[in-house]
Amino acid sequence: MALSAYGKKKKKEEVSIFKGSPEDVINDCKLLFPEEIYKIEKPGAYPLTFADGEFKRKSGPECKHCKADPDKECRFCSCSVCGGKQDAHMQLLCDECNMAYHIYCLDPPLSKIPEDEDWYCPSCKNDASEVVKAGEKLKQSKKKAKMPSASTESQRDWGKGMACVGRTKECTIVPSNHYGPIPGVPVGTTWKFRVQVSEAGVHRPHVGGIHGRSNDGAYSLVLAGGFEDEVFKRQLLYYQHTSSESLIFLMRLGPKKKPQTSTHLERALALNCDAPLNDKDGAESKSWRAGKPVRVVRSSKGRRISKYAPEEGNRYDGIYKVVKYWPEIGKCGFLVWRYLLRRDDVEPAPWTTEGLERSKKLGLAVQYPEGYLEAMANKEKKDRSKKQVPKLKPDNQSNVVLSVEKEEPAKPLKIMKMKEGDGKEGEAFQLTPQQQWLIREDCLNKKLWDEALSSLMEGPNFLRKVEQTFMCVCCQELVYQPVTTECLHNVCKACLHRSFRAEVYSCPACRHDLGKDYTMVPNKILQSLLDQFFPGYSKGR
DNA sequence: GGGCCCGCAGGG
DNA sequence: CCCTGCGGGCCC
Repeated sequence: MALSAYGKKKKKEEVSIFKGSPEDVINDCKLLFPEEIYKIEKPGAYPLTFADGEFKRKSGPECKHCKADPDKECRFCSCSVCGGKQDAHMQLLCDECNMAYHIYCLDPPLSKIPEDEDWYCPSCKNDASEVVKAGEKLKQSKKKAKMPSASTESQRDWGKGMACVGRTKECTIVPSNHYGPIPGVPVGTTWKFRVQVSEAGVHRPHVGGIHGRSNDGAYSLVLAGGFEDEVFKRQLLYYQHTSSESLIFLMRLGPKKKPQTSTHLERALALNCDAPLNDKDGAESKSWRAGKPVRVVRSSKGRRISKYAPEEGNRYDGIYKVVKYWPEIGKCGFLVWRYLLRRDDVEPAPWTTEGLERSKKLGLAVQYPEGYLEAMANKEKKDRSKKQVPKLKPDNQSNVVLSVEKEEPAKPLKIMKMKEGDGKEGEAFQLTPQQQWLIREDCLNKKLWDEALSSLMEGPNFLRKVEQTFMCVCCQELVYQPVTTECLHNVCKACLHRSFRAEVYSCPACRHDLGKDYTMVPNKILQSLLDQFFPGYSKGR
């Protein structure tokens, strides 16, 4: 720490000339420059330097900017914030850049001169969180400084959503260059976001369709749809043509790159094939199963072109092998590498009957990041209360509506633990924590859920009960995109629409008048639960 | 609904 | 250190 030239002296190297301790210097300064002196001596003209154990005035005007005019404000030789030359004894000098700051011009302002030896101004000060402590990894402050956010003054709210988050966990049970399945991750496991897939270790790149190394091979692929052949949106074009047992993976070099040279990712995937690498003509394996295994993840974004893509999120579909790869000249004259991959996994593919059963048995449902659904539900609540003031009925309805708005303390659902058995009949139906939470959250249907939950002990019968409880009175099927009415009935949105089109504006279940302008908001929580209990039931509706 | 743009993680 | 990528959310 140092005071301005008009206060205390500074500059480490100069101080080091002094034979005493820094405290001595400070004390000396206090004696030498009591406050009164500053008032008499106009600051600015001839700054002091400290050398050979004593203070000396530099001759001539120091500041080029204000020509040491004592009446001129100057942010170079005086306070960098206000430019004022007053209160020199309250001006701190930065030990890095040597600029002066009034203690009261700082943000937050200081009430007195700090006692620390060193002081750094806001622009030179290192963030304490950036300081690398012993044993810690180096932090990337330089990198951050280069990031757009450091220079742009964009006030954009990124929503604290999933757009810009990093991993919170990392898969450590296998190395990042691990081939084959990730232990504990069954085929059919589905994650909402790519970050989660990365966290699970199934496909590590945050963005990017191939994970591989050019001198080793490819570990995993994400099939996320792609662009039509003619479209030149990106450097690489991925396109998948799938059948249940095999798929063709396409990579094309963008127009800016020279044809013939393959990127490291193309090379990586080629290395998986059980054949000597040939990046000119391609190659075919002698025994395809002997190739290196590739984990394949299908994303819901691929639905447009593949019927095997999941409805939501990213699903691990198992191990594939590269049967062969070959270059082709595409329609537009660019080189396209095609890879024929074939499934080679003992676990059934998720879309087969066998696979569906297995997923059901394992209770596989789309996994969301921790707190994600809660956040979404809260957001929805807010949006809804902003958009639509709930119609309050004068009588008994009011507390029902209130129960949506009121935050109820989370009570654990009573789940009866069943006897430790081998998982056969007689076992109670097990709800995942997420399902429990969703049920609690679906407060409009509390009564109905209570009723259904009473069948939990009856194992598979529970699902039948749920199906019964949430049957749409119109179509006599499990409700799809259910609208939970103010009279607490669940009807498919489409069915309700049909009724309204026929100019019937009442609840199909109880004839309660909903009003012509009733807004049909599907109950997403209920939908999510039903999707979990009856995977795929909404298909084709 | 499509662009924009920040961010991370990975390989070289 | 550099560059890049079939993310994802917000704004227009």
